[in-house]
Amino acid sequence: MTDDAQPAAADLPDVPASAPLGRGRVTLQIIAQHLAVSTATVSLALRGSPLVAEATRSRVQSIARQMGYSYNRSAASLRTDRTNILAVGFHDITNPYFAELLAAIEETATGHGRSILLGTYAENLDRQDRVLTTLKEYRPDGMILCPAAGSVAADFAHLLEAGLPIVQLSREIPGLALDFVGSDDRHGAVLAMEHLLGLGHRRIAFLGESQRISTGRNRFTGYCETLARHGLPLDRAIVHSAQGTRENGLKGIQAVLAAADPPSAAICFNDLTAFGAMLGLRHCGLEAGVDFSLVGCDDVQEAAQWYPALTTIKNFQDEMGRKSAEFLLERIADPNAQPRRLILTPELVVRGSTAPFRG
Amino acid sequence: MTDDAQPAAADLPDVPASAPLGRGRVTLQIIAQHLAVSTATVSLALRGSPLVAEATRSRVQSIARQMGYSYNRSAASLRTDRTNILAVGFHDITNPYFAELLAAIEETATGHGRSILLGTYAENLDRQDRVLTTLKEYRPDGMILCPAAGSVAADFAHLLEAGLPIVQLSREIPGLALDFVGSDDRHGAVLAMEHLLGLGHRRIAFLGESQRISTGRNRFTGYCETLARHGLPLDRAIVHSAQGTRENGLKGIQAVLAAADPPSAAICFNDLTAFGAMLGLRHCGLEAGVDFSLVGCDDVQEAAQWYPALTTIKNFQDEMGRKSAEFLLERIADPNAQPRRLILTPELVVRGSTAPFRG
DNA sequence: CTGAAAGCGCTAACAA
DNA sequence: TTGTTAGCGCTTTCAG
Repeated sequence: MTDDAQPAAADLPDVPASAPLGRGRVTLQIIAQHLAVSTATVSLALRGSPLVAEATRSRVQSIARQMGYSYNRSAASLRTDRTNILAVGFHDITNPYFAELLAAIEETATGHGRSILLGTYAENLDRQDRVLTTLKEYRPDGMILCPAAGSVAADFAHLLEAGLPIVQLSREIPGLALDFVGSDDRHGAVLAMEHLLGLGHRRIAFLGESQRISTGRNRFTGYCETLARHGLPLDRAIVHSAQGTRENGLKGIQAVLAAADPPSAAICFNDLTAFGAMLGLRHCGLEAGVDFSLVGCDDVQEAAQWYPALTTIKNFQDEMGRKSAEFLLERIADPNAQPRRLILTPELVVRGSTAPFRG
Repeated sequence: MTDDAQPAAADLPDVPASAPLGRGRVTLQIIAQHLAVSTATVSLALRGSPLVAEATRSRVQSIARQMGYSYNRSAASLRTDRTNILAVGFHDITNPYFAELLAAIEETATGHGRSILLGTYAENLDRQDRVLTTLKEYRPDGMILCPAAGSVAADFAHLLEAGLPIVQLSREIPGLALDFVGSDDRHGAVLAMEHLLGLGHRRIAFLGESQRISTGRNRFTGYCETLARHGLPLDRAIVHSAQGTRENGLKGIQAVLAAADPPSAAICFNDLTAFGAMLGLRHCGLEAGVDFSLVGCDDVQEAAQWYPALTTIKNFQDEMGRKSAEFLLERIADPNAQPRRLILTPELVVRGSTAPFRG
């Protein structure tokens, strides 16, 4: 709503006739001039400081609105050394597990006046390095990280040295004294195994094994321990090593089914792997929950809707995401506090994809 | 690697004895002093400008690395008025359709040296307004937007007035002369309908109808037009109006099945709705692809893996996401170019959830 | 090829 | 209660 119409700039170039200064946007400076007060007053007024008189505050605020003022966070950040940005580094947001975590983080961040700067790196270490370096250059107040497979502590040294508050989410790098929010993955695998053993299964495959991420190591450990406790052998022929994707679930089940002594059940690294495995079973003329038992891990939204619905280990992505953001906010507030670890206890959700063993 | 050890600050407060200036981070200034050159030279050198001698360039770069220098993008942005940030506003990234779009955008952005600032608003107009205002304050170079249901052109006026380059993705607000990347949704619905009609179905429901988003209007139009072209009546009793979620698919199918003259098939606003509907069918003792035919829309990753696999309309999220980012980059490069529209042609993917009508 | 100097828009002392 | 001033870290003329 500018009162004066824009005069057609005749023959002049697009530099305004009046003052060639500035970028044409309305700044604190402009508002201050307009009101014949100082920029300091405008700054304080806009932020609702009690230091300025109520009258000036409302006068400033209404003028600012009229003039279409927009706060410049780059400028403020330069001055205050805070950006209100939370950086998030994930490997793949197409994976519903990470999408659910991200949604919870975003929700929590927004609720606390923070915004999310996102970077992904597809389990690629070089790319992770580039992405994290770039994210850091935006000077986020903190960072939530789910490290790519094979990461080592040294990969994050430059972030720590810069004093950037970081919380690790879901996956953990050994030897990094950082806040961590995750699940008791070993326990989750034990729950899955005990469920299958209780149903009478003795040949149980593991699909999506990987030693390059903590969740992989812990889940596999739970698997091995439970086998041992029940006096069952660990048979590498029915362990399929791969990243936890839909495609690998399909390949994995076919691989273990081809073993000399095939399994009657499988636990999967995650739900995606289990979904792929279900498909693979059908290719082999088998049906989960009838001829074969399948347990997933995470309980992503679609797990409950599959047919058969997937028996899985619930990992509370919503709470994990929320908590990781809260941890980060607290870490930012108190950089010197002791690092904290929150390990949520997973729960078994029994649905249709598992059934009693039948010779 | 600082040579001099930090002397214990005896009785002094935590202000360093030497110089109370700066924030302790290494800046261009610091590097310049260290090398006895000007900050201008350092700046140029770090960016590999041909203006500086090869020798100084490498000297500066290696020192910068040694000192652990990190480029401060807030500072650069303030100066250059560019952030290399692309803002993305979506309503829900837990929906795989949007997650897939976002992944493609992020990939493209990163490939062009840009980062993604993410905001979500859950189809909530107030929240959309707050989120977009905040995103704008970070001065992104541009914005990719999928407007919340019920948005009107006025909601985005402040962004346009600020001259912020915007491309609309997937959904479109009438009366906004902005770049747009989307699908020919009307045509998609026609494909779905012709498929079902070709299978002999005559009573075909529509699940997830909504007039508050362009995709909803267009898909429903395709549905209505095809009915009309075949001389079939539009029966509101088998049209279920709701947002396209898993839950609403379940409710929707139950609602239309309860009609006096129930349908033998349904087309769904999106795949999520179809997934819910499949579940709902089972609750009613029906099976998609046998007793009932179901067509989804989008072809998200899980669609191919469901049982039965979902017949759906492929919408090429990957290309849409990529193209929207490319459009934005080009729009940023040339703000005055004519707005462009890219409407991808969807394709029918026939899978197991549809079957010939049987009285 | 390099340096000096100004300034982007904001906030935080400190004075008045 | 408000104004003055300096400066965050960078880039960009303009001189040399």
